[in-house]
Amino acid sequence: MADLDLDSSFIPALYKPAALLPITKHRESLLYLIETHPVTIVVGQTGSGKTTQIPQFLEKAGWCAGGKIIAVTQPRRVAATTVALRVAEEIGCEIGKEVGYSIRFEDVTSASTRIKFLTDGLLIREALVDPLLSRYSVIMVDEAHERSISSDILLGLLKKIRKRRPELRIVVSSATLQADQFLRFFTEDGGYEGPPGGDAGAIGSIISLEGRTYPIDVLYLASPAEDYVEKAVSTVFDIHTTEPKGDILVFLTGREVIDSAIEAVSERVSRLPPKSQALLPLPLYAGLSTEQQMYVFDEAPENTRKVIFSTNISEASVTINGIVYVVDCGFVKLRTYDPKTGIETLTATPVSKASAAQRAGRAGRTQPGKCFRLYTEDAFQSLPEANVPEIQRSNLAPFILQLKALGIDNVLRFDFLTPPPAELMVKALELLYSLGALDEYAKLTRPLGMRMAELAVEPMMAKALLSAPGFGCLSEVLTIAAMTSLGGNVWVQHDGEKRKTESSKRKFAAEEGDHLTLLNVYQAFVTKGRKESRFCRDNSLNFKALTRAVSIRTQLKRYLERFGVIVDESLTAPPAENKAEQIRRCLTTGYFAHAARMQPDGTFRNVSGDTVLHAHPSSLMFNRRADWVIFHEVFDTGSKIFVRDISKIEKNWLLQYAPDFYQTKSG
DNA sequence: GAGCACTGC
Repeated sequence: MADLDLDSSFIPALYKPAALLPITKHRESLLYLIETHPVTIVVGQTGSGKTTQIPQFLEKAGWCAGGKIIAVTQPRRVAATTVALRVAEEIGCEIGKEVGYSIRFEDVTSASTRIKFLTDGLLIREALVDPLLSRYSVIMVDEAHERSISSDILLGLLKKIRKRRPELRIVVSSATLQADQFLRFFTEDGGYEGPPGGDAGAIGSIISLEGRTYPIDVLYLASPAEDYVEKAVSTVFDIHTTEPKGDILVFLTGREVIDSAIEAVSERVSRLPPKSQALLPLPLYAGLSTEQQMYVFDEAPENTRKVIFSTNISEASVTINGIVYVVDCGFVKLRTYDPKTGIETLTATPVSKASAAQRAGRAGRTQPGKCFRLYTEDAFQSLPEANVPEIQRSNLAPFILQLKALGIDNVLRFDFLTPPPAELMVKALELLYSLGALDEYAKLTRPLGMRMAELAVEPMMAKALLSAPGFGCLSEVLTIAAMTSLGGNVWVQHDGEKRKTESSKRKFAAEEGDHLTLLNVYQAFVTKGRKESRFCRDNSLNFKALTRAVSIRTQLKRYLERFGVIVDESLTAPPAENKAEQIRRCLTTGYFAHAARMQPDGTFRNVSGDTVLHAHPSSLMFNRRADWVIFHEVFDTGSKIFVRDISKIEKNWLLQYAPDFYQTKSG
């Protein structure tokens, strides 16, 4: 979602004068706790004003003396920018002066900045340059209960930094009651290093701030629903025909069920009695183009009720004004990485109690609301309190690499809030070793491993990028790295334009596969599409995503230049005859572990032959012949295992560029 | 002939 400025402008709490916020009366006790304890856990409900007020209290209390900065981290870019704008407005300063923000591609801070909002991932990156984060007197980790990998790792780093910087103040803010866990983490001794933790009460403390939301009636089903899509649709009609005005937000799991729910509503709308209030169904998921997403923010026409069928994007990332009714199907799609196969599985899983509460809360932002849970109260009681943290179900290779670059050699003993399973750690170490980022003692190699850690792309692509000068195709691989970072959002499909999308895809298609096709798309975009607004629309391309690719490419290029690598962008030099081959060879140096061979039936088999892979329908190879290929990504949707962003290679390249990897595999 | 939840550097 791009336009999260929309988000902030719709949060009514932000427009309440600060003096009226419940947090104001806790000012003195908050400042006392932070003054006297290195770690303060703030349990603040929605609307408590913690994010905007705490940094201002601290600044006024003198925590910026000596030029020190107060940092507030956010899990998302939009939150960092909108909250910074709000605080700048409250203080009455220009954004970027006393109050600023810093997110990837946008550093709106200056020498006079005293309060800085930034994403947690970016603060981790700052630690590469300044390992003790010495510019900051206070670091507030906001939304820590969401348990993103970055905020988990940041908390681990802060615990370590605290031992060297006793004057540093850490504030952890959480919307739910995981406060004890956070406090215990900071007060328990990490084990092998440093003196014992001492008196827990002296180190940390918890403070609770009441929030300000409207009451929400929660209703459950008397008996379980057989089909939650059908049940969601009938519940929407029940609300529409019996409840007072107010828009409806329905949480479903994914694009497919959302589209079918919308179809079902559209069909049934015609059966509503004439002259009754109209019902307007709208989809909301990340894969929609910006214009398609905008409709949900428009006010419904006269005498019309909006019903928005959304993925989890509405749970925390996007806020829609005017929602009075929430329908919660009780499921969410969660990604889990299997370290045995290296495959990510995306499956619908029952939500946690914390998620269910968050979803219900979407109904009470502007007036009292109702939440209809499409499951029984017993089922609710049996839900887990919170989701399994991301760090326990992800491919950890990028993060292990980052920790190594931060000088944390023994990653197995890093103080994680919740340690990831050993298999995930071992798998990440094996991959990094096979790419040459780690040596046989698991130490970061230099310069290769260090440079891979600094590049903001995943390790396989980082390896390919750093190999590219040797193949004479750095400019092209830079583009491919930027384009694959978009994660399949290059194309958009407008309603009823399936064939148009397919034909424009064919226009850019390269015989050698998806990577070269992405290169063609990018080159067409920078020559025509950036100026001509019709270009993207006419070619079913995602303007916002391609613009982002330009930024990513620029940033990656800057990193490489900092390493002393010269990027030759001269268009005058005729492309080498075998350029396409050099590019595919270069990609193989990073993606050799993602290799497969096409079978006579058109499916693929991985190298060990035990897994059947299917070309994703978005890939060129979906309906073309190939022999050996490498691919960017593999994921299991429950029905099939798909590979995406596929290019043809030669089998002997695998042995040429990854001899150790394939010798070990074959014993 | 048929389809990925959401973030982030």
